[in-house]
Amino acid sequence: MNPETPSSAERMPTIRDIAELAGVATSTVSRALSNPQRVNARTREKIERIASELHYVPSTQARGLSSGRTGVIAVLVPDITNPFYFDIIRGTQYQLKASGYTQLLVDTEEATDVELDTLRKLRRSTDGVLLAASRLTDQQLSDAASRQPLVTINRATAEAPTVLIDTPGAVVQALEHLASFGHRSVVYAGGPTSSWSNHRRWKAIEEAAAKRGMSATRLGPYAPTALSGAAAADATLGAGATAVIAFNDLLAIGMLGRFRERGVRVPEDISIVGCDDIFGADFCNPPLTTISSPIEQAGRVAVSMLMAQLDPIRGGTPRKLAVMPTHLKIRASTGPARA
Amino acid sequence: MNPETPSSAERMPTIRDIAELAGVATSTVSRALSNPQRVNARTREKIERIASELHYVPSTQARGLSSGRTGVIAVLVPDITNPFYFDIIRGTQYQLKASGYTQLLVDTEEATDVELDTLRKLRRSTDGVLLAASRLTDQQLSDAASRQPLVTINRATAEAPTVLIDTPGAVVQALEHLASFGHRSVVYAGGPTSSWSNHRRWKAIEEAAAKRGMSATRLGPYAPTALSGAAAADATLGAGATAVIAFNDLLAIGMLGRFRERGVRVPEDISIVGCDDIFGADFCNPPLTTISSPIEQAGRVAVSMLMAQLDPIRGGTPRKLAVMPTHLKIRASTGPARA
DNA sequence: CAACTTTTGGCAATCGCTTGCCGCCTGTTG
DNA sequence: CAACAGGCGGCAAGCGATTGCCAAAAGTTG
Repeated sequence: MNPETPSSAERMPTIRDIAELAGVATSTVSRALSNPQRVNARTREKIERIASELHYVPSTQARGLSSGRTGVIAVLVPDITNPFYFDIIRGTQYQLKASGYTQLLVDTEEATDVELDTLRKLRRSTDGVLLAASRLTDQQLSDAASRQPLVTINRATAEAPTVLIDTPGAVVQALEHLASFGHRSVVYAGGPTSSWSNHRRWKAIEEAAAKRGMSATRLGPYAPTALSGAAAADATLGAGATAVIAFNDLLAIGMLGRFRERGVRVPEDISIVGCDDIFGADFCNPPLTTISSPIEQAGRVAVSMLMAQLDPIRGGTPRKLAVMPTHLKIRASTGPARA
Repeated sequence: MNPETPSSAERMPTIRDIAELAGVATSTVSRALSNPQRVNARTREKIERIASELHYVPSTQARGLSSGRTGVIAVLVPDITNPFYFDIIRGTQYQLKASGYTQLLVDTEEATDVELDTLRKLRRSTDGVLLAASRLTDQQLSDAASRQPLVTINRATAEAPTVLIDTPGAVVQALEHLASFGHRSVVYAGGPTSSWSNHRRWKAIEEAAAKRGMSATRLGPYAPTALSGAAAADATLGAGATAVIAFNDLLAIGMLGRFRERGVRVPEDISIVGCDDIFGADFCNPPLTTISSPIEQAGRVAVSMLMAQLDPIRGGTPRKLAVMPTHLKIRASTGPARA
């Protein structure tokens, strides 16, 4: 069966090799290695010694096959190249490693069907899934959650534990900030229609604006990339706005570039507020006023919620919802409204 | 054995279920699904129909165990949060998916021992490894290459196929560019000592500078992060340089910030050239003149070289070395030397 | 139509590890 | 000293696929 491994390499040691050398049964080796307190200390030490001498590495395949656990957690993000997810990925990577899991990163390409398909395939080969900014419908999401342990990030569901970033909270701050600069109306450069947080942000803006007598206009949808920034910038200019809040920093940075191209000064002619405080928001020109949140921590929290779900005993009370705090980071892209 | 899966979920279908429904043996199902031309068309269609009705998903675990192939390729990068690797990751992700492989992303934390340890563990559970900017010694690297299919990126080895980015080539361009602006000496803000490309870049600079009668000074080592930029900037100022080439853009961007803090104007007081042309290099302030290369493509090429290694028959001539072209992207961070 | 080659599908042995169940050997207890 | 409880280790049955080997069926050929 096992064909000669491409890269030569002598056969890797198995628990059987260890068992033979130690003069015990394979079951004892297995237990010594993955259930230490189940075997006598002397036996265990001997087995451990032999195992390390042989450079033994357990086969995750075999282990998974017989135990039903894979030790793998998948992290699904809509777009690997979006720096926002970098921070999430970093957080999950870190925390998963600490919990002894391996991270499987998948880019779902902002596509619902890729996401759905991936989820289905992963059901077999992972112990759980972290779903960042899912593009699924509520129905699809709850189906998925019923089939496999799941935690969502930036997407609320009743069925699965969720980590939310309290952007709406900070939106209020952003509006106050803008109002204090004399802005009376604000434009929202919207993100993808299928994005749940896009709706959420717009709702928050609309509501907060109404509450303080400002007017709010929604533009878009725009793809959440720097490239789409040009279109968003032009539309914003067309709307005659003095202040704009962008769906995310990527879009905002793109808009910044377009404004510069067109000779529109920021913040003198127009103020712009981003969202996420990604890598780059602090050194673009001008540095972006944005809604900042502990994204990396969100990733870590999501992992711990998933761990709790996987092991309800040790995991303690499985929290169903975590909301990460946000705050407005004021930099140089916002200023007084022009008269 | 198989304990009740945490998230309820009825047992997943296996080839056995399909075999029963189709009235054939499991071996036939297996063949129909993974070796289609081996079974009669009618039988195959029937099996495929049943499989899809059952929402059958093969167990990668079981498949891997018996076939010896896992369908997983690991990608090791020193630091997930470095945008340079984003592009590589994106390239590998894309190409691996196209080749039917799953990408396992691992952050080795710029640490040799983590890298070594990961490599060892991965030997069992992956079909091959893509090693970006390895921190291993030549010896360790050749050991690793002899044990598992491997392709290195940005690190030359005799033992494994390699994808190199021709930074030295562009360094010459950078020096010419600087010389044309009247710069007579240049400082190199160096990267990590264990980085092979760091040595390579310095050598190229030293040599190219000598050839055109410029003087070159090396500073550092600095961690390849924006944070270390401050120290690098101060040292550069201390060295009285008029032009500096940074190990990478991250460092360069950090230096930009520090220069601004200290009231040093770029490029009037000092010119700075980065390396990699990462996300952000085009919109920082001022936009960074940098050495640009098709990083994402490097990732794709690396994957195809690995594929060729895994399947020498279909793979064609296994190229041992690919060099990605580079060019100097001139933006606003370089200008005439101050008199 | 016999002899022979292909196709096609089944049998059963793995792959490496986990785990339920059982029995032996101690040490403890009444 | 008999009875019993635990600790410790072994047996063997899987987990879900793949695949070498073989035989039956179907197709070819002279």
